[in-house]
Amino acid sequence: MPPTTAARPAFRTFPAPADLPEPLPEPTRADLRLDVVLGALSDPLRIGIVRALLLEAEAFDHTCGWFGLDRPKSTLTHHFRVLREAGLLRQRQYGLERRSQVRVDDLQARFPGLLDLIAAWTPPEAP
Amino acid sequence: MPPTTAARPAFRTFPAPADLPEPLPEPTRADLRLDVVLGALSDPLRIGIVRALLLEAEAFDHTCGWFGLDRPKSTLTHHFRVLREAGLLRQRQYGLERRSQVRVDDLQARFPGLLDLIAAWTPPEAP
DNA sequence: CCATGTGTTCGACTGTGGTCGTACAAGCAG
DNA sequence: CTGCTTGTACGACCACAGTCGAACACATGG
Repeated sequence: MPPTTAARPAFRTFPAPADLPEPLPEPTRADLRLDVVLGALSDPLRIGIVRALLLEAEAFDHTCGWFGLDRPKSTLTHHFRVLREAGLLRQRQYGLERRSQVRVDDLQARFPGLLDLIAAWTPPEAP
Repeated sequence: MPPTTAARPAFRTFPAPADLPEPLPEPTRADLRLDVVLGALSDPLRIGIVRALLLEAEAFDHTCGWFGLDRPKSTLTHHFRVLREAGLLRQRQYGLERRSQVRVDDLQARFPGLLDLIAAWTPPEAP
């Protein structure tokens, strides 16, 4: 298939290790709604999480503790669930820990350019 | 200045009639914050307003009543103010009526691709 | 002057979202 | 089993957003 936008810096998608646990419940690609996605991204902490996953991810996916967020665990659970239910993140349970990754393919297909906007975001109050 | 993205379907920007009233207070282009903009677009009614202005605008700008929104006037005032304070709309007072337009240039410069996403949005529950 | 049309401001109600503490569940190490 | 770690679940609190009615401000047309 011909690349529609050839020179774009595609975000890395890592192949699945083939013995993955099932993802937690999430909306289908066809069920993604732009208003819901944008609402999930309207919180600086949440858009920061997605941006960090897009830019600094070196492995397949990451646990909640991988981000340097000094918030109580229940708060993080809340924000990660909002991101997953909006369709931005896919989460899998690896024994003890729950790992998250950005649904790059689905988001590029439904909302082309959105991930580039997220990657270009900068946190407020950062002089 | 060379156009950075040449082949994009640019949204129409209408030249100012030169005797325009001053715009209502709005954030500077440099003060636009992506999280705030996305938060303003997270409401279906509001993203619908911006989309309608992008797609169906045939004149320079439009009054609140131009949209077929059957909500009380105070509700519309609220939503248009949110869009203006987020930096999505520019509003001018023309005697009786207040007209709105999308800040196409500023948004394309700060968040390239965002307007295309908005234009591609479709309202929910529309079978 | 008075009526009409456009839009704001104020106050109120209601629902929801962000934040957090505490308690609890599950996997793993000793 | 006992602890340790990772994360959820539940409930509470507080602030803010969405909604609306009523009253007001303003320009225009009779």
